[in-house]
Amino acid sequence: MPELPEVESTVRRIKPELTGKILRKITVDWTNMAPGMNIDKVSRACKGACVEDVLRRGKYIIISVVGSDEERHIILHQKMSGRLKVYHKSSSRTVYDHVILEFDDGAELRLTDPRKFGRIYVVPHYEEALNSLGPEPLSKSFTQQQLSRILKKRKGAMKALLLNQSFIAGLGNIYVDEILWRAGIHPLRSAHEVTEQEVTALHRHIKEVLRAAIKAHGTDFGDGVIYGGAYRPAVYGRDGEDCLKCSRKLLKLKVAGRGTHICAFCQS
DNA sequence: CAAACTCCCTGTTAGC
DNA sequence: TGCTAACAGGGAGTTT
Repeated sequence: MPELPEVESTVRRIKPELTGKILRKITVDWTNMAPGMNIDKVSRACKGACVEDVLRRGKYIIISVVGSDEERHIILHQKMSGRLKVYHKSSSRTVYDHVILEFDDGAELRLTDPRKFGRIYVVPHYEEALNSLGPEPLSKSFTQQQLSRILKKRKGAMKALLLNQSFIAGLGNIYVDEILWRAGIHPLRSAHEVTEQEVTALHRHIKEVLRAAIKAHGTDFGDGVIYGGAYRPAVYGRDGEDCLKCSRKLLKLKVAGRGTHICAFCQS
């Protein structure tokens, strides 16, 4: 569930809490969450390294640490059910705390994830590890011309394309539904059939929705504690309720294997 | 190459 | 009411 706005909020929250701290240990109690890694070996190699920066790329969180020998990047992904928060070691852990970064001063970054879908990678260069990601939608370089060019080359459904991280990085189910509703584009529309006028609206709403959601600290998933964001989606989770534009009933369908919320009148 | 499908997981929900 | 089965969902990997 955490998408770009939630991940951005997480990064902004934990960055000041972690910067300057000395890494002591990394533990992972479910090996699939650290694929292809010898976590004990990596933990020993990272011991004593200092957190220099915390940043976001798509839905990934990158913690850059500098040790005596080299620079490393700890990459985390929350997938659907992962929650990331800094605790003090004196607070009790839960059975869902599968990835833990311990620091010298007693602080602990815990990835709490009941479904074990979350991931941790430790790599020398994060750009290389994440090079299959598409552009950052909020960057200046993500232009309408660029968007238009890619859409023309694709015949698949708009929703599937917007969810594809190698196309644009950071969009997920909630915000894609929101963006398509605002732009008046049906999720099943073939990408290359979208008109230039619609591309203009799409480009604008991608930026507007993401900016508004970040400002609200994301969407509240009923989590309460971590994602208490105030963003209120207009279509996601509102099937059966009234469309905020035309007052007709919102529908739910399945597109690209995802629950999809639309207004059949406003989107075509 | 694009696009569709499979798998990983378990809390939640639907169905009996 | 209580149990079981189906489902959701991001993204990597695989197949068409």
